[in-house]
Amino acid sequence: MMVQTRKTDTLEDHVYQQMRDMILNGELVSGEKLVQEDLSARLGVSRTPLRSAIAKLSRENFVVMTSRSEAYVAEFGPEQIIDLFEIRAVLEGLICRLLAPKIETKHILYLRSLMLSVAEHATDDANEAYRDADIEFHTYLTNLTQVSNIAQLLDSVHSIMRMSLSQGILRTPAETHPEHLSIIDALEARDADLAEQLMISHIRKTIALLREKLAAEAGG
Amino acid sequence: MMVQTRKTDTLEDHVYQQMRDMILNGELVSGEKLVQEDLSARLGVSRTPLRSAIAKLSRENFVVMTSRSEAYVAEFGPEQIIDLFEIRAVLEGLICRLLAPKIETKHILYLRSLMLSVAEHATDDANEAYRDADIEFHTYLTNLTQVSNIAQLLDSVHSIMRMSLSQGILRTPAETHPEHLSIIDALEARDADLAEQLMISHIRKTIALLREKLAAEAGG
DNA sequence: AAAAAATACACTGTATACAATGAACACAAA
DNA sequence: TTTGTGTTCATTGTATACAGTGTATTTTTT
Repeated sequence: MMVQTRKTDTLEDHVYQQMRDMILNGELVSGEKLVQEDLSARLGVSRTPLRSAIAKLSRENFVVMTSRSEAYVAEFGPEQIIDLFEIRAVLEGLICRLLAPKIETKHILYLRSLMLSVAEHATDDANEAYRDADIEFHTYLTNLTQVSNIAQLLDSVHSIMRMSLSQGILRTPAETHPEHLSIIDALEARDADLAEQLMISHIRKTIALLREKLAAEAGG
Repeated sequence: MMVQTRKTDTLEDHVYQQMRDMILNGELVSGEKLVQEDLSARLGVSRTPLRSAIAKLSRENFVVMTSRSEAYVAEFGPEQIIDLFEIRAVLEGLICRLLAPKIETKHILYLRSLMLSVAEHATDDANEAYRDADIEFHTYLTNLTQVSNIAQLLDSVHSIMRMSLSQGILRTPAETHPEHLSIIDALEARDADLAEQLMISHIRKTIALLREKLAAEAGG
């Protein structure tokens, strides 16, 4: 019915990405029930690839299954976001730990130049370019890891966060920029423990801020 | 064709567990190619639930997919095992961290009694009962966490480790037993940072030993 | 009218048929 | 012998038909 050049050009994969986007940009509303027949008609595919896509989304917590195997779009409340940040903290810390002994110089150089390129914005809150560099810093490190387990998990974590944080930067560049630089230094010095600790506390500072905001909202 | 009382009694789930067991006990050999038609005949199901099961196994790294979507049974070399221990260390550490502020007394009591019940074997290396209690200690803590993300990931990690460690205990009960007790103490004291740190170093000591053994094997 | 039983309906799980692609092989041309 | 070109074959991706289950709705019974 449709020409497909194998690789990742499978309908299942396409539907998966499409649905993930729809969830992240609100086209599929949180809590909405996903009825296979309806959705397959809407997306123009059969239930077979759709089911696989839903299963995948469910494993990555974009979708929740009930005990009677109904699928619902997951809710991303502040608590869930915080949990994700907690996971992110220890896993990205671990990445630094494992990376430190063997990271290549070119990667150090890239990270440094990345930070240098936005250094001028490091005092400018809510700067678009700085936020992009921030995300790139973390995803680049993630992609360097050889351990596919971690990379996979962090991939979905990152995309969920990108959505939920699209309203703005959490901490100011003035705070985070020097932290990024210290992490790079620790990696270059091959200090695994330090690199891990710096990355963890880097992310946990953001978590603390999130918790404050959450408490403030709940109180007010 | 087959009566099924819903819930987790689906063929897909059954096949998933069956295949996971077959991989772990060597019935499906590392590196073996998984041909859908053959395997579905062998297991007595159609390709539909089989495909879902394989996808799930692939997501948990029991199975690797090639670029041409062929499925192979994953290889569990010493490096992979170590990587899994590294992930386990930080995630179980995180569990302790998140659990500490709100763990209930009954859980503390259970963990204590569990350790007490095998205390007599704590000087006896390679004791079966002690190893079971060790595993129970870790899985119990894992199951206490509310964050489904973590529990899920650790579930597969644990089962892989159970297999690879079936040849014997790594560290002696004399070493690990007091560490378990300290972790329980830290949880009871609601000291999140300490509980996390203790759990991490507890597991990392095993990793260090694994690395030594690996180096010794490579050297000899 | 309330409770219980029966029926219909909506939805998911599974099997199977079909389509499409890459690999292995055979054979022809240089 | 090598190179190129069909051709078959093994295997995966997708659509669809069918079966079974739980829920809602109607009908029956008291």
